[in-house]
Amino acid sequence: MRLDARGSGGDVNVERLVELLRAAGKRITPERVQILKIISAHPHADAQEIYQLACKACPRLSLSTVYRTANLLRELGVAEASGLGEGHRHFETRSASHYHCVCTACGRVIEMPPIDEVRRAAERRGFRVVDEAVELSGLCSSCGERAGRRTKPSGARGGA
Amino acid sequence: MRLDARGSGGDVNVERLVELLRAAGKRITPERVQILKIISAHPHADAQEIYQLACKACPRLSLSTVYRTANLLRELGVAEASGLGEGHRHFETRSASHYHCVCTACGRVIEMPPIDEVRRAAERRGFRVVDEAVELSGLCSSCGERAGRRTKPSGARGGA
DNA sequence: ATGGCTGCAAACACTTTGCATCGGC
DNA sequence: GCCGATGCAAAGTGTTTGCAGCCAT
Repeated sequence: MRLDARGSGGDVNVERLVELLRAAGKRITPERVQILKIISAHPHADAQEIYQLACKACPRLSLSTVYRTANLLRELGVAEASGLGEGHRHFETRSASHYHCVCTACGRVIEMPPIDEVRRAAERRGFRVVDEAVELSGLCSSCGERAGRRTKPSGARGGA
Repeated sequence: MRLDARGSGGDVNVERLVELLRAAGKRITPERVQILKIISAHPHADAQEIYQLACKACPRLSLSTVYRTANLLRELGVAEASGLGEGHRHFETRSASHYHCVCTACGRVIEMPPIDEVRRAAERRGFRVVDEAVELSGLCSSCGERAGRRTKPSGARGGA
């Protein structure tokens, strides 16, 4: 799993989110800042992942706070939940593209650029689009090659 | 919520599913047939809905059977689960388009035709597409008009 | 100092599973 | 008749909530 822009301390995106919290009259706590950092760096994390990562910097953090913060962000419209086909929800920041391919073998998420035609097809039906999510499942290029003509990878659980 | 093609008794689609079960060496029980009917007529139902509807014809039916059958269909590749943004999963038959708009006000699901460009964008990135799901959230035409210039509907819970 | 935020644990909702019985093949 | 399928209830997950204390404002 690719990790990047983590622990830099000066994330522009995090600043933006903090500002949003402040504007909404919410308090800026270390727990929240930490969770915002994680969510910024991992646009497709689930509650457990956020919790585990945030714990490293905030040992007293509790799972409830992760859920509460995630829901708060959802209320503020900066993140949203989506079941990526598994039994639990993943959170993603609204700034990130919602067009992605999820590899059923390694769990990797590949982002795609938005495709106007999708939105237009909806609007043509009188639908007022607020948010769009496109999710293709299949094999990423690595897993696709690996499975080229051999055993079909069936385990989709990405380990810790 | 629109209901159609329900209780006709001679669904072609149901026949097809039954045949699939038989081909897989599974037994054709009244419970399964009933659940298949429901799923055929309601491509976006969740476990509870399937259960309640199926109960009318199969009073002894249990929720476990609904889940077991749904998972069986998933294994056979004819249906799949997807969290439509709520706290639980919805099942949808694979024959149905996976391109839809979900109204956040009334819960209605509007189907759209597949858009080739989406699949191509993924394949251009070396992704081997197995399944595609497009989900736009927003307001359907009715709710959009109703909310035209008034109170923004926020309750997304669709009643029974 | 105040009231929102947190951690903890219990409560909840949804899904899965063990076991005895039933019924499709 | 055999073995898979079912119903029931209990166990498992993932998520939410009540409460007392803490800390950002």
